[in-house]
Amino acid sequence: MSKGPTIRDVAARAGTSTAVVSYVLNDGPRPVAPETRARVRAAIDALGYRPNRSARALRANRTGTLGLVVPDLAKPFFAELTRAIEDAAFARGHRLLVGSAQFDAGHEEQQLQALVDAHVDAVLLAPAHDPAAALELLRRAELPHVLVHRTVGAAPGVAGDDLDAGRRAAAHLSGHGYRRVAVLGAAEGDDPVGRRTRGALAGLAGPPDAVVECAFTDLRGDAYRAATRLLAGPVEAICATTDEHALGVIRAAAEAGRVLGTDLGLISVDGTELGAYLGLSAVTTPFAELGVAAVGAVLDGAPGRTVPMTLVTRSSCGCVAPDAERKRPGPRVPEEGRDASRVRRKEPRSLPPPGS
Amino acid sequence: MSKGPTIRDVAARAGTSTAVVSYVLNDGPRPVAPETRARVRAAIDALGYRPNRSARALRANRTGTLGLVVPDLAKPFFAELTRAIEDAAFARGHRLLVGSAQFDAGHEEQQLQALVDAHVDAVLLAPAHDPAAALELLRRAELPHVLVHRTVGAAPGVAGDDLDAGRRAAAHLSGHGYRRVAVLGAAEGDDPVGRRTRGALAGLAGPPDAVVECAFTDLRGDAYRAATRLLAGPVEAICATTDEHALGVIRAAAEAGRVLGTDLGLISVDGTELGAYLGLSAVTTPFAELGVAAVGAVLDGAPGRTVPMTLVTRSSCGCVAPDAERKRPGPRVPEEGRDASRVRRKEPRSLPPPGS
DNA sequence: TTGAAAGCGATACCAG
DNA sequence: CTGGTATCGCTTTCAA
Repeated sequence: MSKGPTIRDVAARAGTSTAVVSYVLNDGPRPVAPETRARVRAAIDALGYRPNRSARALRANRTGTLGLVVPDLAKPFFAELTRAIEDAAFARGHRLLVGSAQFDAGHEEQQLQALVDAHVDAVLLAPAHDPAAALELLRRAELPHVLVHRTVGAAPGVAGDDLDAGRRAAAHLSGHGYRRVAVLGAAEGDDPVGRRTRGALAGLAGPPDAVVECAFTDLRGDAYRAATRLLAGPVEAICATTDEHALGVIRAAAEAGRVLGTDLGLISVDGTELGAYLGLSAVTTPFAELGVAAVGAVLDGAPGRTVPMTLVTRSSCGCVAPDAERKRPGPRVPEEGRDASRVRRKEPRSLPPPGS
Repeated sequence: MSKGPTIRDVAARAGTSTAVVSYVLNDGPRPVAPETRARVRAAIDALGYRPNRSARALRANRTGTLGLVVPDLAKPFFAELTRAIEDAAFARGHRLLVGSAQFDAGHEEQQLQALVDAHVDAVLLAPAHDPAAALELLRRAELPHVLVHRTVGAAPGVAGDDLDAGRRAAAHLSGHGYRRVAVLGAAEGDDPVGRRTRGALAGLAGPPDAVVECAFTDLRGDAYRAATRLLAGPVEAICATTDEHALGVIRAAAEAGRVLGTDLGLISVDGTELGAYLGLSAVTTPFAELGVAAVGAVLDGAPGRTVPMTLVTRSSCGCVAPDAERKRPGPRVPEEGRDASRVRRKEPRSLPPPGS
């Protein structure tokens, strides 16, 4: 019905040409006399004019839209990541097309192709698997892109410092005095879990009690089963390499009647808000910073980079009494160096004897 | 920048006109001879032609894009909802622009305006507050739209049957024999929580032990504090009106050393995958169905409707032994406790018939 | 500084 | 059935 005013209407009302209106709108490429500019501005909001993005996209070859593909939007980590990226994009005046790949390589490729077809200005990809094919697709489309949460080779990427994060998580556990520590992750693999796992192995004060491999698509379930097995043994603490793994451990511990931070030390890497809520200590992803960096990488051509992650201690590792945590939201516990001296589990509660 | 082939290139190679190519592409509006059609098809994939969506959008006034605004993308419920909607949209050949409003009315409006400007074909809105202003905005933009997860007045909406869900959740608790039951929600309010709360009050066999109001923006925290208080008293079971509330209860129960399903009955409404993993019994949202219905509502003009929710029992209400749950994913049946510690609830009765 | 006008690529009318 | 061609709204060159 009311088709909405076009740039011609604005030009007419301002007594000028569409070209000038365009110059005002885009602040270029030609200068406009202040007075003319004012008239145009007045006409614009007198008419309530909104530029037609489709027309602009066709002509200027820019859509003002970014595309993001994540392995699974419903997983807490990727949900938080997506929100951070959407926020960063919105702050830069861009919209975000989101695709969830359901951990399926074929679906991921379809989503990417859809983004290419949609003429997004750039693509952010959190790959579920080896992104080689995806990168090739993006490269052929000559689309600016950046990998998030997973980097590979020389492709631009923004991710946490996973190796360091794993190291610090494990070191923190060692700092508590836990000696029989198991690591849940994957020793191989050039992905976050692999890196964190290797970091954890390096960060432990002694040899690990066990290293358990968990597949990529059912982290929780694998971790749950692994933890259930481990809890039947002498394990004192578990270093999970993602909050998903940690969720599995939390469940297993609950079923085994072990209280986290008291009967079992647990720490992880990711730092989702959900884990936080469950009292999970974790080396935490700075989602907002990561989002800003990723958007900046594609929009400004800023180089990819690894963002530092920070240790946040809560009750699961034993740093804070489970019921005291919420009452003392004060200064966070210091870095690993001082952990052992600061909070040592009071009376290192006796762990269940093996086989009981 | 290799510009990529256009419809003219296809027409040239097929020895026909751009009009005919367009007819083939869109399967209309004019018929095309089978043989010509074949030549066009051949040219299309010989050239690897992809239609320019921006041009199509300008000309046809359709972008093939839907817009969604949710209160907070990082919350598990909305993350799952968003994934379901994205899935439904993708299956219908549409892309999805997502906006997270951060529970802020102003931000929500900005997001909606951005979607209007982006010329999305329709908007799906999960409002955080009274959507009157938002609906007015959408109406003035003459944009097809549908409310999801919250309905109001005559505006088209797709949502779960919240009143019934609350009623069934509470009735299930009563069916277990719990008599001192508290409800966490809000007795007032024309939103899911309000409806579920009123439904719960109606579904209880007797008067509630307590009804606790929880604010909309910090459900978990409010529920946690409320549950902590309640657990100091004689409460036997808690009916949470969302999984967020339930998370607060889960935490409070853990800190109080109460085992869910044994020392405290808990049920909620929402049915997120996360709650499921924590053993939370819940009247569950059929996300996929809801997504399909919502997308259908705006794309086909299908009427809004309420989708039925289904009770899924797990360990938190006492239906399944906490450690048995994972081992038998079959039909859920209440069991007699195998050890005395589970017998805190009165008379383990049978489940209410499904859908009662 | 300003403005007339040439497209961007696809759609669909109207003749043929 | 097929094919010129006007048009969608905006950007930007080129001339004034």
